Amino acid sequence: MKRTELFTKTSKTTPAGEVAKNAQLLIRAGYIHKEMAGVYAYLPLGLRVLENIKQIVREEMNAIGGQELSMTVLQPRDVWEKTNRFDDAVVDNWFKTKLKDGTELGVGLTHEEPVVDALIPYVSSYKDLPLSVYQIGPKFRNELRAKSGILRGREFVMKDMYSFARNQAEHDELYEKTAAAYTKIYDRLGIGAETYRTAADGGYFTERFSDEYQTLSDVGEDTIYVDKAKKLAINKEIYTDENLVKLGLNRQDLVEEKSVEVGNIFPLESKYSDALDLYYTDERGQRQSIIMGCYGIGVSRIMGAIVEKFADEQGIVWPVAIAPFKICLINVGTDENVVKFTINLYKKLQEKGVEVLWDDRVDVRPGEKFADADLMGIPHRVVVSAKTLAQNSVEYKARTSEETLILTIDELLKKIACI
RNA sequence: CGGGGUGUGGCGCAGUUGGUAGCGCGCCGCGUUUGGGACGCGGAGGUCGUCCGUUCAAGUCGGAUCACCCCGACCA
Repeated sequence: MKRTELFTKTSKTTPAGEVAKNAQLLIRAGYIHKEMAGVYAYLPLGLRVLENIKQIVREEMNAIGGQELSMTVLQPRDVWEKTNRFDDAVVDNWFKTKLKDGTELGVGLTHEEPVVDALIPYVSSYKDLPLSVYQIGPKFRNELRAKSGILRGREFVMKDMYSFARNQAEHDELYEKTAAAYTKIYDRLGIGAETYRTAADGGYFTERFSDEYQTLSDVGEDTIYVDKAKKLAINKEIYTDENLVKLGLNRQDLVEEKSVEVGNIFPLESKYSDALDLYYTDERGQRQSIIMGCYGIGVSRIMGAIVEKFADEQGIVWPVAIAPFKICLINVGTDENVVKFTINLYKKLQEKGVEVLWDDRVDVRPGEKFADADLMGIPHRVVVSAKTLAQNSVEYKARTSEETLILTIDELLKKIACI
């Protein structure tokens, strides 16, 4: 894409009223637009990042047999009455609305009940199970106080998967398979090294732990105790000797860290399936309960967490896998040969399928282009100038490095091929 | 929801004892510039969050209200 075709601009000033680094940088660089407290629109650059994250999540969910669907934002009251969760006294962060005739509706904050309800026509035999369905979409939660930019919004993007198993053993298998997929996802997103599977409270209806995926960050709202060697952690909320024994963790191996919850998985047992009358008939004709699991990943929150983790004084630093563009191509000056060379390189990169942003602005000095490339966090910078042209080369610099390299086009292509 | 703070051109801000709004960035035009956010000259752009009140006169004083931010509580 050409920079002159992108309607967003960058800003030198930090927006007043945003304290969170993720929101400050994402707004300055033109990724998001604040609509109101806790509600942000995704502009072209931001949407690209969001879609890249979604795609990685989608691929890994598909790889373990998840079937993608899309549930509705508007939800009928009756399915929620079956689990007594429509009541504000039970779930206090609902957004609710009404039909013209006065019928109360919920605005989706999670989807256990509707998903179970939707499966009723299709699941009745042991032959129909096991089964996992997931969706990636908006969630609405009426938080008393929005804060931390896109880390805690009232409207946010989440992937939620629900698994349905015939018995506990089968559930456990699905659960661990999903846990393994989560590890892959965080690795691919570039935060695997500092993201820990963290034991947490399983909820009031189960004796089991749930698992949170916590990525280390100073701005995190959670405190966890990490065993780096075992790559496991325990949330402060359940940090007791009894639980440490259950988890096989030793106090002296644990380090206290602040972290952001970027996903969680937890066992639901048969709470929702039973409540909504979703059962199956086994081989012997007996009616049986279905064991469920629920698996969330905060897609938009991850975007914010990654900004928080990797940003430096110059701006955002995206991991290559989710960057809106892999390369920022900059021509220095408007010398005819430089421009011609740049256009050819731009076309060649596009032909190779490389997502490239060419800063083709003619009235902007190089320093500003460099500063913008840094602020936007594009992982690779390629500069064409009279100087590089004299060597029939380009200058390459990684966002995370101070070192610049002079490369021929072939060398550049080789370098980005392994990106 | 409790406590604290802030609302003034697109963005960031200043505005004295009340006297009818200014700066920087950005934007438009012309010219000089072109390897780390250039410079000169000339422009455009604001019913000062909203409403009510006090006053000859309100960005400025009083009240209400809305919004935003911070701390706390809350966060399937």
